[in-house]
Amino acid sequence: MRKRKKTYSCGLEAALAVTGGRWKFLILWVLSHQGTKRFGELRRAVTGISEKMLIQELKELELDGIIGRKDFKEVPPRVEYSLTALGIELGEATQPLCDWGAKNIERISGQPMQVEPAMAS
Amino acid sequence: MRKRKKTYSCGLEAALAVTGGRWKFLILWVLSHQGTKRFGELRRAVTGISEKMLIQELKELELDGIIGRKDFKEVPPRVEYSLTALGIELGEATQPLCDWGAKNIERISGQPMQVEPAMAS
DNA sequence: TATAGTACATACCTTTTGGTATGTGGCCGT
DNA sequence: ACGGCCACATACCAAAAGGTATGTACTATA
Repeated sequence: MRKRKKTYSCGLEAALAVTGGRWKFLILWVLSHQGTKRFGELRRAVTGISEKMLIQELKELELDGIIGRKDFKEVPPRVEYSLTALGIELGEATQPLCDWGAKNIERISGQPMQVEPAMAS
Repeated sequence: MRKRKKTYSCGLEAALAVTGGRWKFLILWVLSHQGTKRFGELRRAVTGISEKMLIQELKELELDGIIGRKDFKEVPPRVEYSLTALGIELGEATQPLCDWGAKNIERISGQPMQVEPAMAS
């Protein structure tokens, strides 16, 4: 079972309980901007993530009702992941943060932002 | 020295490089909603944080230009932390996420949200 | 027969994160 | 003289996060 705090000091803390970790925001970003994806597609889209992490994060996001999982019961396996209504809202709430990052990253990293092929639309 | 990725796949990844970790968003939240605070006030305002973490996160946020530090050179020590212009923008960009969390947390945690005294405005 | 693709699961290990405890400097109150 | 206050610093340890390597079941392809 997952252990989760029972009370939160503010909405932000609650949101972070769902989106915490290094990868969840990025998975969300891909599903939000590129729509439904298969497991293998996600692995290629989220640059640098390992299979173990992807499995784990997808499972947690599903438990939290952020994404939906559709298993086609085919061989070879075919599974599709997409955002739920709740996930779509979360993606939208994340957009300003994304914009802030895009605007200010040069100032922060001292490096111009570069879009890697895998993540480019 | 801090090690930081040189390139980011999207603005979100860049923003997370600055706001990552368990506490930075919460420190930001306090400074954004409650204004300038001294070290000790912050420690009491951010429920559960240890001194070590607070020192560390404040230092990183300062290096990233999110917060400003004013040392009054008094004895006993008196230091004030506040958001820079960049930090204020970041706080605003975070607001939708905060709102999303406040709206949906019951659905997610199965528990009604509770505002603890220390964090209540 | 052998290999590759698909969506996982799992054991094992390293790295990162975070907490506790303790120390420091200098002034102030007792 | 002694402890307390304040804003740190730092050593040490525990826990969590995350990576690598390997295995599984089944089919299709060479």
